[in-house]
Amino acid sequence: MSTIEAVDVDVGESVSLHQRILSDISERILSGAWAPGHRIPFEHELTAEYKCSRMTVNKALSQLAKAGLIERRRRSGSFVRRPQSQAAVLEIHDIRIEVEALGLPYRYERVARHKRRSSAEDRALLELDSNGPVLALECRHFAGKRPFAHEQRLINLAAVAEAADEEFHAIAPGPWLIARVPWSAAEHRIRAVAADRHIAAALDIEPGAPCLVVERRTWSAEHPVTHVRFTYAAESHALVARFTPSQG
Amino acid sequence: MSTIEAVDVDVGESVSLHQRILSDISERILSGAWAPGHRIPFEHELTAEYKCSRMTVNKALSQLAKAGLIERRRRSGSFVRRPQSQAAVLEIHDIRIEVEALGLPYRYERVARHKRRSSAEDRALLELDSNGPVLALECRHFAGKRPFAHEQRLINLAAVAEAADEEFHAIAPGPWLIARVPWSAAEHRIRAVAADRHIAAALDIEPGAPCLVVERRTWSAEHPVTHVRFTYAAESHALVARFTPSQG
DNA sequence: CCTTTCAATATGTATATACATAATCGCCAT
DNA sequence: ATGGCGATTATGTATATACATATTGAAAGG
Repeated sequence: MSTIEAVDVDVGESVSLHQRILSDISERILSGAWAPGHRIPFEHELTAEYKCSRMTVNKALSQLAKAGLIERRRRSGSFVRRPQSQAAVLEIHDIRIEVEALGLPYRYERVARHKRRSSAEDRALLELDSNGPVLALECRHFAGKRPFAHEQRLINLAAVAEAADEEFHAIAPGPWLIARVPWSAAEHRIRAVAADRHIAAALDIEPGAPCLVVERRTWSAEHPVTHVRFTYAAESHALVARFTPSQG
Repeated sequence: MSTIEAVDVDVGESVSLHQRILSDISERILSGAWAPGHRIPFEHELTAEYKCSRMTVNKALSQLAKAGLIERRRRSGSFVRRPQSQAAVLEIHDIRIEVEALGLPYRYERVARHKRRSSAEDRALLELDSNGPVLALECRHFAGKRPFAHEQRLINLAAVAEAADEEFHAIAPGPWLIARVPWSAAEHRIRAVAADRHIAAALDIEPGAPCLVVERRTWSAEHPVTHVRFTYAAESHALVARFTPSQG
């Protein structure tokens, strides 16, 4: 989405100087005019070029440095960085949103719900220390008549006690949690697997068919909150991630 | 990786004030102490709290706003934002790096190389307008004795003319391109597929076995540069993406 | 009572200035 | 030559200040 913004032409009076310096320089870098390793003008030179104070130039360059486009070295100057590792932003939307974006009616179904002391397996998935209580959920998400995704979820009841009183018949656990728990970190693991019998039945596909699995572990202020595994039939889903060098 | 940094304790004298304000406030937000919608103190109040100038506070708050943790409203103040959509950073490393991270010896093999006028299919993959020349490559990446990934790549020779003279016997096209072409944008598409005969043979797995496919399209200053499809056998690979609210 | 107007307020952007810090260059003595 | 040392230089961080701008709340006028 921001791919568009990145090439916005300065129609240009109302833009701040800060922004102008930023986009000027990043354009010269991204167009290749200033190749990796090239030393960009010193702050005092840019000060002259843009007729502004060093503070303004400094702010812009610091931002480019934070964005990873340039590297700054004291006494030596600022240099265009060589791209390091491809980093992309993966937006993981609520499944309802994804389904509705396809123009299909969304339906949610709770298949099972168990409250129990955490087993060794639960603790491994949640990265939990104690054997406190967890809530295990199994759900299906439909796009039109077809099952779209299968959800297996564990909720750490020590972190989210209210979940024990929720049946999750009407609302899916994802949006329920988002509305209640401020998350501070999450880890996603994405892989391909063959459908086992259980998954195949739930998604109405052949056993052994390829599936995309997205597992997410979520923490809130150092406490594990939830572990969820979404399984999508191969045809139904692709994840899209975009990289755009950040412009501030 | 930055999950760790996010909770770095201020051992604290050498940290800049700027950094201290930033981490202080984001910790209060992420711990839930300041819930979404909460109005955080005005700049002049923080100025008093941290005994520093408004500029310093302003810089920190502007950064938090850019990171999406807070929303600033003139005359009203700054407010903690409600988490919008899950966004995670997916780092896509060079395959050599990934293999070596597993402690296995890396080997690269060029299977095929064709220079041709772009076909309709090539143009669709590259999002190319003209029917200019392209270079089509097929490669294999090994981890130890086992094939780890299969690579199918198209390079737009109009954008990277020098590629026409490179055989890609010794060096893989990925690192070759990274070292030469500054990319400005990339789009990744991740899905699960069943191995066809060709892929199965290349990866030494059964036809029909699930595979993880990562496709990447890369642009440099508005020109399509390359399209690449990596196929991994299901057992060999998982992608990991991490979300950490950005701290600057 | 409703609308218009105006002043107060919080943020947005920019300046000039100051001193700290890290890295490099060149001089000097060995 | 060479090794150390101080001066120079570019960036890093912070301050005080000024004015612009958007938005709110209250006063003034119809």
